[in-house]
Amino acid sequence: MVKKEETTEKIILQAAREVFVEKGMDGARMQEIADRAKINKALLHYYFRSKDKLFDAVFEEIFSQVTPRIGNALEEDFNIERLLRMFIDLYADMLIKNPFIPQFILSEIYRNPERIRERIINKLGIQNFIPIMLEKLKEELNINHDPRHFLVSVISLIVFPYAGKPLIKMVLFKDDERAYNDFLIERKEFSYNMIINYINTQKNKA
Amino acid sequence: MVKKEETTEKIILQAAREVFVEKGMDGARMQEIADRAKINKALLHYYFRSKDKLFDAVFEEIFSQVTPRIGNALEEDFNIERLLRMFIDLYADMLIKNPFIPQFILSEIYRNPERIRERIINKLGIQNFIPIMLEKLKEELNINHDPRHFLVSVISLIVFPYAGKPLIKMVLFKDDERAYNDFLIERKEFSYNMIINYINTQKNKA
DNA sequence: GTCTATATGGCGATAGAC
DNA sequence: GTCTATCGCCATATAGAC
Repeated sequence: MVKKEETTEKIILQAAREVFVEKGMDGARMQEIADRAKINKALLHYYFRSKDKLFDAVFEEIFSQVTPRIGNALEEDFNIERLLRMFIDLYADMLIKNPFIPQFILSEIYRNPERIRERIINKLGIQNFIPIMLEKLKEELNINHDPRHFLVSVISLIVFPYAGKPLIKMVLFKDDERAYNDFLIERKEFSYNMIINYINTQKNKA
Repeated sequence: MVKKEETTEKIILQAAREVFVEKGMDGARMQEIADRAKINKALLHYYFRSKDKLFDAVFEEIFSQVTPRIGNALEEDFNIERLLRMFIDLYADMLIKNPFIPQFILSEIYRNPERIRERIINKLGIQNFIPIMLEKLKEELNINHDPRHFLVSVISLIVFPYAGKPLIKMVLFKDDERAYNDFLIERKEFSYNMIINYINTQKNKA
């Protein structure tokens, strides 16, 4: 394991990440980022020129974490159970380590879609693999409805418990952080089973 | 149909609602609210004293829309299909009319749980009906896992497509607002079927 | 590269006339 | 109740010494 270099730039990015995640673009303060990085406010501008550009760098870094390539799996033989297993493992594990990501990304896109549109489109290289995936889903699942319903359902089941964490934790878990985290870990298998369940009943209809 | 009174207070609340929903507490500007209400900034303070209190009033109003009583249904005979139908109808219809609500509420709770905790606890009167509901769910569904997994799944399937609207619309619908709205309307039945599907397979296991 | 000091503008809030 | 004018603060950003 290589120890990361502790350059000033890295330290700033880390501090900025924490503050932006917690407060959002509008609520974050350059002073607080500087304090947390234990440097002076002016230095932030020396490295990143503006709050906007600093935020962009942070968003870029965080958004990268949600766009690993599952695209490749599509090129091999398309086995939906295997793909689903991979998909859930990949994202559930990432979310357990970074539970704040959904709310952060969804909020910031909601507040400022313009800023973010370009970099999302680029990152995802969408035009290629999504239509292929949807087509294959439709074949494999033996459904005659829009396969995006299935895809959105899978994502909902995985992601929403993180996006809605503060509210769900409050209402259903009496604000017990520990209990809710255990619940989220359990959920990995629950989601998988629920979806497999759906897939099987669809196949049996044939 | 009774025409609502157009009192100044109502006009302010409406303008504030629009701006807070669009920009969030931190991003909203009193000046913009005043402009949209076509009044002067000072008048906002005359009616609501501070931005904080104005926000609270708006949040209260919006949060009320998600807390209609389904509790009563529990007191009659507990039929899970009927209850689910009611639940989905109630919330799906409300969301089709107010698609911004999930993202607004989740963001603001995420950014400032303290402000909101009390009024949520009060509104929901949680201590009573949720444990009862969970207990009955467990019996009815013939499951041995935590029934909150089921409940969270239902909510996820209904709510996430709204919470994640800007991103999903961008990635899966090429930003076609109309197409996505149609998708959301279709989804009402899709969610219902997916859940009923799950319930039936659980019952058949018995 | 890193700091102190300061410019510049915008924001929430209030005073006070009408 | 509604307005104009203004206060006081705090945020981003820059100038310039070291």
